[in-house]
Amino acid sequence: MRHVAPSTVRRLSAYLRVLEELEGRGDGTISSRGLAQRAGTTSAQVRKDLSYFGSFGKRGLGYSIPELLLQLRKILGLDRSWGVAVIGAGRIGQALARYPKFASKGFDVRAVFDRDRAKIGRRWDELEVLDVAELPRVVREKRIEIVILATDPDGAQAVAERAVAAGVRAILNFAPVKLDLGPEVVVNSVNMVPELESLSFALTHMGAAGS
Amino acid sequence: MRHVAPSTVRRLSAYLRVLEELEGRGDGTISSRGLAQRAGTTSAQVRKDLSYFGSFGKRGLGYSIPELLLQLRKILGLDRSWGVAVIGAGRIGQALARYPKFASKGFDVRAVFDRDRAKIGRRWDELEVLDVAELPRVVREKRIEIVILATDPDGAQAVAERAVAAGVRAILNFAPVKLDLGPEVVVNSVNMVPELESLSFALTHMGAAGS
DNA sequence: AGCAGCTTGTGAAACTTTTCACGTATCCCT
DNA sequence: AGGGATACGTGAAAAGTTTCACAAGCTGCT
Repeated sequence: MRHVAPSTVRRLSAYLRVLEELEGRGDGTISSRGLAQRAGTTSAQVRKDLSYFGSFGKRGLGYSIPELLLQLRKILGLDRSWGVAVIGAGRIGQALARYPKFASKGFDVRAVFDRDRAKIGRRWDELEVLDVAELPRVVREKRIEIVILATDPDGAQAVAERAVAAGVRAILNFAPVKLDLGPEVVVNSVNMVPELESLSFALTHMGAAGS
Repeated sequence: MRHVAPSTVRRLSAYLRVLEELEGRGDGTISSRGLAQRAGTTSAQVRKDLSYFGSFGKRGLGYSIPELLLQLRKILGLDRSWGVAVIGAGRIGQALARYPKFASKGFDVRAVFDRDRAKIGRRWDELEVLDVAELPRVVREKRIEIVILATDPDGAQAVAERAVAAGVRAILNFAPVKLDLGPEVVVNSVNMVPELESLSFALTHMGAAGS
């Protein structure tokens, strides 16, 4: 397996979602074209993406849905469960911590933290909001590997550093700051405002342009 | 202005955020290098990105911060305010509807909709959750141009179509489905699960890889 | 005024990602 | 069993994006 583009990984997720939806109905097999249409890309792209990892299809037939599901889950590292913590118990943190899709994909939210006394101790379903001071202990005890960061921008860098020091290896960052962390941590940022701004840009500069 | 890459637009947003942060302190000017460092890119990239839209810097000096702010806001279409509605009053919809950064950037959330009787009528701050049946009327009356879609996947396509029929021109989609809408609508999708999955992929396949 | 030191704006080169196109394998039907 | 249709896997071409490198221009100092 040689170098794989980030855009390829994103598409693998999309294929996985499509396949999971298809699994319910009895269809045993799907072509690269069928998969492409449902995932919003092209058949050549699908085949190329998969070819980085092996040969999963049968010529003339397509891909076996259960088989490809299995393979994609393995490729994406979803054949196991991941220990996740959410830092920041505001509205966004709460929405993420309780997002049902995460658990069903093996992202097991085991803890929520905040620094605000008013929020510490609140309960959401099974989860209790903990004092962020307990982060190191909880990361160790609950084997937290991934942190979802949903704090305000000012605290973000410092708390991210502490999470990494405690053993966290990946961060999904919703705080609008650029995090500066060593190359041993994987960081992925989601910013709401730029998403809206790119819509604003598109509306401003053209008749339109799709998807 | 010739064709501009989507990645360029994203970076323009990042530059804007950096400049807004810098505006507070008295620094009147910044170099492409300074801007690049704070935004997480390179000086050549900054200059190239800006060059699509004009020549805003002074050789030997850099860019005037207030001037570049003005220009970037104009380029991104932020020199006005946008009428926004949120569809889906679940936890994610609520978090987005009340996200303070939107309003401060000119994205004015003027309505929230849901189809669930139990949620219709609830009040959040100034906003009341409306029946999605009222979408067409409200879109017209409140001049809604952008919809933030935060429903479950099954309703999403249908309600998006209705929004477009009512006059909405852009959609920020948080529902995990591929929306199929005409080319006259701009669609931008944010998916939480693939973001986590790409972290899982990275953790599974390497020592690490940054940012 | 002239020089030194920066920093922009931009073609061209390098690199990355997507699309093309075709050899090859498999299935189905008669 | 053979022929036709289908669809994968993959090098090579095309398209798109980033980086390089340098001429041109601005500022401030002597």
